[in-house]
This record gives sequence, structure tokens and C-alpha cells, in this order.
Amino acid sequence: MKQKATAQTRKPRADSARNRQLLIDAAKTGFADAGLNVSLEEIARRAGVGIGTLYRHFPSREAVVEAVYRREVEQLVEAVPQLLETSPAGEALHQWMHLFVNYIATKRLIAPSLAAAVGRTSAPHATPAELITRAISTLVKNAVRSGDVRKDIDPSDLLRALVGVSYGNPDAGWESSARRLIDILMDGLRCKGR
Amino acid sequence: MKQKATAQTRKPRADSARNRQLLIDAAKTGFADAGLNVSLEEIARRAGVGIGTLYRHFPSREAVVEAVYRREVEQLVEAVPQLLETSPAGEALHQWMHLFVNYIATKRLIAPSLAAAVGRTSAPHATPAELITRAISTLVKNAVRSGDVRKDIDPSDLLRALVGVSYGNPDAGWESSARRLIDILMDGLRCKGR
DNA sequence: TTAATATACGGAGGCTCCCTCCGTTTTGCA
DNA sequence: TGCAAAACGGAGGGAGCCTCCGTATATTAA
Repeated sequence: MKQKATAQTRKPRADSARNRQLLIDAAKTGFADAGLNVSLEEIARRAGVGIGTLYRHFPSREAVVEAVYRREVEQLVEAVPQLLETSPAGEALHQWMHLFVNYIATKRLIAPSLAAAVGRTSAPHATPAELITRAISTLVKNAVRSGDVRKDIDPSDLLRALVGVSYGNPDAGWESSARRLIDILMDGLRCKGR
Repeated sequence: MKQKATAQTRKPRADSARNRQLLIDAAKTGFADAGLNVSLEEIARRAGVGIGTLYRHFPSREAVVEAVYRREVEQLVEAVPQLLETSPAGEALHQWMHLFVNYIATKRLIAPSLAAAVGRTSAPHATPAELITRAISTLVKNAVRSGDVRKDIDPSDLLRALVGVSYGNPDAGWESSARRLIDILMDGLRCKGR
């Protein structure tokens, strides 16, 4: 299960792992306190490590953000099979979209970085954006097969819409707005015998 | 018609007006060439003026962006009465949404600054965001009255969706994606006798 | 025309942030 | 216990943001 190249590798250093976690925690609270534009130096400061350490663990701001929201993305992905078991496919899709808004609502930072990433598939391994794309693709495919939604739906389109709808500024009943829009979208998606 | 305070004012200086226009032009090409993150100093350089001059005319990056896209916003707003004359209200709304995507597509910068502004109504005079909000409100109201779309629609919600849908990254068939989504949205909006 | 003055200009400078590089420190392993 | 490998820290160069103020120029009145 462990990755193992041609040569045997050392056990990873304890301080490295610890600092990585400290950084992620600091980033999480930093983003929450000071918005998406906290300086990386501020994050390093909060974590009590040098800026160099931050950059060693996360080569870019993107990478930091991704590490922070990776958890939520995983939960979002894991919810799919369960939803498909307990609900008809169309309903599963609908519920998942609301779930998406939930996660976006708590952590305000998924949307922006997701928005930038939806199109691209260049990354070597599975990026969060790709994971989510797969999740929604599964849901859409099922819903199309079961006849719950029209078949001319591109899952990426839908994801884009979802991200877009979740993009608004934090204040002013943003979340309920997103929820209303999802319901409208869903109405547009359904097969209405036409 | 001219603004005139208690004291009579001087004629505004010619160089000021000229520089302002140079700056707007430079910003327009600058945004097009180098993306939304061109430095303001670069814009000033392109315009052949000092950075101080830029800041005197436009107190913030936001203001620069707004000046650049003001034209498109105005056209978007002006299209409303015409659309309402030539099409049934529901269709007018639909067409206007496509028009919106058109303008966004050519100038890639309306969406971001609009996204930040949709909620707020704090500004003293009519901001572009408010102008657009008014435009879409008119269209929605008409469409609701004529029975073309359901009545539980908040125009701001719809604008948010429009902005969101138009937010994607430039590459990769973004525009057609936005158009498909608009059609789906519109299907969701229509009164379907239920 | 010319002088007076309101108005606008330019860019140096102080600040913050980004990111790299390398001397120092810590950790895992033998 | 000793020795590399691995990780740390933060100084420093570069860039962008924005302000401030001495200088330049347009407008107006004489």
C-alpha cells in the first residue's frame, strides 16, 4: 500500500507531518478570519513556522486552498453512492446539489478555486475539481438513465452552474438565493414529457 | 445640465479629460492582453501617464474596471425597452440573458466585479450593478405579469445565476456552456401549468 | 498678453506580499 | 552515538499598491 520506489525510503520526518497539519489548520482559520486574500506569510505566522516551510509543503496558494477544502470535497464525493441508494436518481442529484451549497456555504473558498479549475484536466493526478466532476457525472448519468432528467445535459455545465450560483458575496441571504436557484435549475433539468 | 455648485466653476482642464480617456483605452487593451490582474502601473505606463494620474482619476482598481465596462452595461440596459416591444415578455427575458452572455463573452471582466457587487446597494449613485439589477427586474416583472414565468422569482437571484454561469474560465467552450445553461434555467423559470 | 491661481501631473518612497535560496537545525537510521 | 538526509527559517530581491507633495500647465481675469 505504501509508495515504494526502486530504493527503500526513509520514514517521513515527524516534524514535517506536524508542520503540515499546523499549516492547514492555520490556513483554515486564516481564511475564515481574514478572507481568501490572507497573505501566505500571515498563515505561516499563525502556524508558527517560517514562510519557507509553508512553500515547501505547498508550492502555491492554490495548493494551500486545496489542502484546506480537500476534506469537504471528499465528503461530497463520498455522499454520492449513499444518495443513489436511498433516493431515486433525479432526487439524488437534486439533494447532492443542495449538499454542495452546504459545504460551500460553510467554507467560503471552494467556489473560487473550483471555478478556475472546472475546465482544465491537465493535472497529473486527480484534482479536487476532477473528483467533483466525476461525482456529478455519476449522478447525472444515473438520473438520465432513469429518465428523471433530460439527456442533453453536460455534467460540466451543471457543475459550472453550481459553482456560479454559489459564488455570490457572503452577506445578504446568499445561501437561500443559491437554494432557490438550484430548485429552479432542477425544474429546468427534469423531463417534463415534452 | 452642467453641474454647478454655489460658486461658479472653472471649465475642466483639457489634459485631464484626455488623460482619462487614454487611461480607459489603455486599461481596455491591458485587460485584454494581460488578463484581469494587470498591474495598475502597467496600465498607467501604457497610457503614457504617471501612476499618480491614474489614481487621481480612478481611486481603485474597481473604478478602472467599471469605467471600462460602463459602455457595455449601458447597452445592456438600453436593450430592455426594445426587447419588450418586439417580443413577448418571457422571450424578451430569455433573449436578454443571451445578450448578457454576449457582452460578458467579449469583455471578460464584467462578471468578477459584478459578482462582488450584486448584493450591495451602498453606493451613493447608480452603480453598474444597480443598473443591471434594474434592467433584469423590469424584464422579470413583465414576464411574471404576462404569465410567462413563475412568480416566485427574485430578479437578484436570477442575476446572480447569470453572473455565475458566465464566470467560468475563458478556454474550453465556455460560452456555449453558458448558453445551454441559460436555456435550462429558462425552462425552469417558465410556468408549466403546475 | 500676461499674471495669478486653480487644477492636474509625475514619480519617489514606504509598505506589503510573493517566492527563492542557502546556511543551520532536526530527525531517522545504523 | 554519529552521520546523512530531510526539513527548517528567514533574509532578501522583485513587484505591486497607494500616498504625498513639489512641479508643471491650463484657464481666467486684467
